[in-house]
Amino acid sequence: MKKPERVSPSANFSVKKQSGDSKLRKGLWSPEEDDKLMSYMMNKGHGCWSDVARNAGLQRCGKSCRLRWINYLRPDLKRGAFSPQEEELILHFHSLLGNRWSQIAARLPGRTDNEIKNFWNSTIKKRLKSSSSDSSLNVSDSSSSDHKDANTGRGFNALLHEQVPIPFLLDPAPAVQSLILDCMIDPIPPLEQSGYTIQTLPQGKEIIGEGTEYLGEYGEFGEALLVPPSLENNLHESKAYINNLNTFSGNNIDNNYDNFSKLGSTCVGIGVGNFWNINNNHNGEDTKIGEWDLEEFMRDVSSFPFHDFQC
DNA sequence: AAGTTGTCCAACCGCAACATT
DNA sequence: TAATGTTGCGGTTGGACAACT
Repeated sequence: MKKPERVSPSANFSVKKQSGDSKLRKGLWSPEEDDKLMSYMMNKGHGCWSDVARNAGLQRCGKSCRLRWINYLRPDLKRGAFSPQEEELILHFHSLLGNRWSQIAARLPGRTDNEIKNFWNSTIKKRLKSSSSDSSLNVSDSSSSDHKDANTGRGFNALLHEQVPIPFLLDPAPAVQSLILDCMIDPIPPLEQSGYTIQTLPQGKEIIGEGTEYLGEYGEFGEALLVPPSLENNLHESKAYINNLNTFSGNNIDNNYDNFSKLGSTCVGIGVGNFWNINNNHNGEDTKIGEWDLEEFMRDVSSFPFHDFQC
């Protein structure tokens, strides 16, 4: 190990001399700096991060302020250890997206890319390594998986269109795998061309994040749109309502979520994540997930224009 | 008890993409 | 169009602390 440069949270910050006269702090943030940044952000919000650093009276570069805010101070951050459901989601999304930590983080509300990356590098990678050494499961580490054979043939690497294993999925048919991927990878396509299926949000599922995702009691993850109470229990009307939204832009979803918050509503979920299951049913039993089963889903999506879809 | 090694995670670095001038 | 600034990302490092010898 390199000889550590002494950096304490309360004193002895290392200082970087910039091209100008200003000296910038580096290293761990002190509580005082956190307070300054937090109160500045709460009052003004961030515009240009260099201005934030300057105006908040911090001897930090904008980049450092941005990082501190995103990874630590942001009020919507979840604290504490990852739940088993979150672990499964990370595994799932990593098998789809590889080391695209920011995209994975975007699907795990309250978690940061850094947090997920650290978690992956410390915990999951190790666990997968040991599990792969004593089983035939071929785990995917995107840093190398792009070049691996797909021994199990489970799942796809969406970006390379190459099969890589997703060992914790319930083994959906190839067409369903493809559908899942098409729905998971941004950008979200328009509803009618996408293969999204609309379902009422079953009991036991809850909206998480900013109203665009939900996590079911079985760990399944999906995107949800919300419809007015008047459309409650009417899937047809709900679908029409959602189709009338011009796009799935964040604004529309957010506005929709605002309405939901005020009025209360039936939730209409897009069935992105309803087809895989952390309980990992490999026993040939029904692949029922929550209120929905695979057969029903296959009927629902049979009309979608998917390339390799076969019923 | 003291020294060494391993682990975790906050923070930094370099780069690329994008925006602005 | 080029130069410059800003933002965001993934990889890597450094330091605190725990576990081990």
